[in-house]
Amino acid sequence: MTPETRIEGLRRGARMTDVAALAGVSAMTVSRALRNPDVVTPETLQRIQAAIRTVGYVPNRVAGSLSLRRSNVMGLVLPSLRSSLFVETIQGVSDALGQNYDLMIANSGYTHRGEEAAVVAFLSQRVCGIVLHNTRHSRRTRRLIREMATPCVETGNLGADPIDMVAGFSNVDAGRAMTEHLIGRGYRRIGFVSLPVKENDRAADRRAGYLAALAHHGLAADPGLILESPPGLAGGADALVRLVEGGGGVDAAFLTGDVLAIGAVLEANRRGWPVPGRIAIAGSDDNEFQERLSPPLTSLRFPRYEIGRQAARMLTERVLGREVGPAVVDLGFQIIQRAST
Amino acid sequence: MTPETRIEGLRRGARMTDVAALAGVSAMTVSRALRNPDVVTPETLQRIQAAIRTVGYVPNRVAGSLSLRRSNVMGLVLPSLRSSLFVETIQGVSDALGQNYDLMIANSGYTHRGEEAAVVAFLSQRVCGIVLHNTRHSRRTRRLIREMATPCVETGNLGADPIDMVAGFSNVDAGRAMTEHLIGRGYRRIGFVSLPVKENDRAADRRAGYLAALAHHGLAADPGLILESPPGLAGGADALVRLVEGGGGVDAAFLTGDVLAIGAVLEANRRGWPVPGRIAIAGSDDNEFQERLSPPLTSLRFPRYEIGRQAARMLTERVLGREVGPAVVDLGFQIIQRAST
DNA sequence: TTGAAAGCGGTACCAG
DNA sequence: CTGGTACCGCTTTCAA
Repeated sequence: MTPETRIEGLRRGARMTDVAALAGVSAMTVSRALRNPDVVTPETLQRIQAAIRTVGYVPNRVAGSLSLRRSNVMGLVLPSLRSSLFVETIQGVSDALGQNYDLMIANSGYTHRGEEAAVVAFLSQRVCGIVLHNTRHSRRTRRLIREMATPCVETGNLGADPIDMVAGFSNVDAGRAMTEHLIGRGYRRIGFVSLPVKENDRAADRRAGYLAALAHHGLAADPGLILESPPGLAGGADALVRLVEGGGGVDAAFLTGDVLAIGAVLEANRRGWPVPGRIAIAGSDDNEFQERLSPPLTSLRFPRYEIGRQAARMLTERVLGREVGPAVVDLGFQIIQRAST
Repeated sequence: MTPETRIEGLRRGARMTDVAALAGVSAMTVSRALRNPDVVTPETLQRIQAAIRTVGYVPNRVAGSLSLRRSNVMGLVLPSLRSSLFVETIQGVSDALGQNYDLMIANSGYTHRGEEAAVVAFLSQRVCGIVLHNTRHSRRTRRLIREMATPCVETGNLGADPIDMVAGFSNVDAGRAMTEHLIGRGYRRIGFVSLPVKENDRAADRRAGYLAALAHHGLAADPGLILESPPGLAGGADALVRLVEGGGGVDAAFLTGDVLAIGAVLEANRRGWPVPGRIAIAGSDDNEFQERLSPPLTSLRFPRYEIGRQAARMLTERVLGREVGPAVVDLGFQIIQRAST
């Protein structure tokens, strides 16, 4: 590193008054020129713009936000940033926010404590809106957001008693729909594998939907066919083996959560079990890899990108003072039928 | 939505003076109690903490940042948030920042214009540090960051002339190392497939490394074996077919970028071409799926998580005024040898 | 159309 | 250990 490349430690950017002085006007006029150019004489506008360029002025939004008592920053809290699951949502939020808002992201580490910390941090930054993942939150989280009167959208699972607004889909419906789908294709001994349902309302809801569908068709729910699994490809592989070799006469399996279904298909391939000949396999959270598996995987597709967009849109509408339509928006889901079932 | 669930539009949180009044002290004492509790009488500390709880006080960092002339927010600019490639880096940055800093994320949409906009937004927020992806940026981006004297780490490709600091690895070395690896395993007609090298310095660097390795071993570079491909599984599939059916006598292929290599393996499977029997295949950006392919894919592993961590660490050190060691940190890469070569 | 003054909600500095 | 005062940089309000 040569000396020139080292950044001088102290000089911060120019202030609005510097620009004003150079342009021979007051700070107020510069302020107006920036946010309401029409109200300033074209000629002074020119001078101001020139001054801005020569001093390299970058507006200070911290000061602006303090003065306006509102920021242009939205906060997004996710369980983890590591999972590619949430990337779609981030992009959706980011796209819908556009150039007018900035985005802060924090991860909760899947804990209420972590979520609370993130929410407090965002509230301290006086974000103008918060997007929360899922609809289960600590009492303090809910209370804080309400007390600060910060617009909030919960995304993902549709749940009762929203803090403010919700954009997502019903996991009960999703679980039911996929099970109906399997029944409709003639399967009768259908296994259900999910992440542990304790502390996971999505998994619990999907399982509830699965059970509802079975009941609706007069099929008995066999506890031996309802499994919980740790996340990861290996978890899905293990679950598949347990189902097939468990003697329950299973003919189909719906694995939902993480990459469980992919792990199951890969394991079936490894063991030479034909899919769906030996067992049909359905998954969730459709993606390019599931589409390219052999056989391609029947899967639930959740509108994660759209959920992010919708959430951001609801927030910006609210910030602009417009009435947001219904506070709970169901974006639905799709069943993608492929060769694995 | 019942009336009670609607958030009251106006009331913002309590201010520090509210807390002070309730606790019977001055605002300054509250301020101290918050950031330097030891310097306050335990008894008054108690009263202040009680007051904070009863009024539901959440500190206003916007005001704090303005007063301190520095924020606790870091900015991260990525080409896209959609690609799971960058998730690791985000998590690394997030982990290293911990509870003491907040994180803002923006995407450039792969354009200089977009990157500039993101940088200006961050600079407006007076972030205390910026992480930029890669080492190619517009002149204005470079100038702005330097003029605002904002600490900056560029991540990914090691390049010349850093804005400030760099954390990453050498793509030239990576391209060379994988090519050497293939040569070492006895392959001689080695194809190279990447995204278009124009406007993509990583691809260009890896190709340069590939060519250097060939030259070093006295192997001729056959233009027919050097391909560019659009991103996506289909791109990799096409490239593989072009190589194998192109009559160049190819015996190995190094596909680098996006999911090119995965697409190639899946296509080879589909056509019944044994890998590495008919052609050996190597990829980059190792991940769980490459590991689980059949055959498992030999691949370059880049330390994306570590890069994020290191970048954030350099930034926080700089903010704390500590001398950061070398301004350019090479985190290297690994070659993961598997059955596909 | 432009400017002066008074905050926004904290924090540094110095006095007590 | 605690409090008063003067800002931080911008915007609102009200005059000119």
